[in-house]
Amino acid sequence: MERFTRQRQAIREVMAELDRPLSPAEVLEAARRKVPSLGIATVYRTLKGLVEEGSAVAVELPGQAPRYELSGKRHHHHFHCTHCGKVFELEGCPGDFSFMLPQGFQAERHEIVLYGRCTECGV
Amino acid sequence: MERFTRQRQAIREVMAELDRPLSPAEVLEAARRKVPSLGIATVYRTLKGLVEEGSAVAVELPGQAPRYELSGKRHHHHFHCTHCGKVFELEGCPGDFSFMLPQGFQAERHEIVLYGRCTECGV
DNA sequence: AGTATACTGAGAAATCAGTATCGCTTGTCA
DNA sequence: TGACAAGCGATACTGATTTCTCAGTATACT
Repeated sequence: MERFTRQRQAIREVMAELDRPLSPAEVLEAARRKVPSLGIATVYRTLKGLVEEGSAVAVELPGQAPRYELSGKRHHHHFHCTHCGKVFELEGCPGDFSFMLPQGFQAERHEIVLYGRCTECGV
Repeated sequence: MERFTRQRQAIREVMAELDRPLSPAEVLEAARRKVPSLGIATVYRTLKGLVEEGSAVAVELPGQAPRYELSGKRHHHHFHCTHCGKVFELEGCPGDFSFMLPQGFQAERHEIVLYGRCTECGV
């Protein structure tokens, strides 16, 4: 991640503009509108580099390959639209799950995923 | 899933006895104590059959291959021990996440995963 | 007990996300 | 501007998981 290339710029822009966790394939599709020749290998390379330098984080959802979002956001969770497949960020968090823990278990972190219809796919 | 075989019995027993979501590899290891010749293909075939007939359900956690647990339990969530890697069932649920939904989004279901140390791995 | 056939185990093959390779391109810096 | 190396795109490869294949085995039914 030393040089400033059209490809990397396009990928960063796409992630900032769409502002939701994107799969490598989604990044490829969106960034190709800016750099049509873009290859999937460059997307993977760049995402990996962004994560290594701390600019992006991987978002893992059950049964799904990792998606990526820009880092620096505060604690949040995700919504997975069961119709269009897009993942969105959610604000807020119930916060305390310790009442669910059996004796002797210690929780360090948690993940919440809501599933349903996003605005565009609403019935 | 028509015949009653030692292999299938062993797999069902293991799932009932351990009573937590098990990966195919975990099922294989545990069931081989009952039927040492058991092969991984039979584990996959049997798990698939159990899911199809409704006796088991797949449990998907972020970044993990599916695990399987017997069905018929009431609404619950899971705890993933970051030390030993085992997954446990948790009772209870905060229930209402609608306050997290943006305008126009509709939630149908949710998943919660807690990460930390289980009793055996506690510090 | 005899028989049809569902089931099994081992290994090959399929799947698929992600990575490595390599010749060509392009950003950076003197 | 020239040169060097980082970066690119295409594609072959990898590794992990799951499914398929097939010859031999075991179950269920008569």
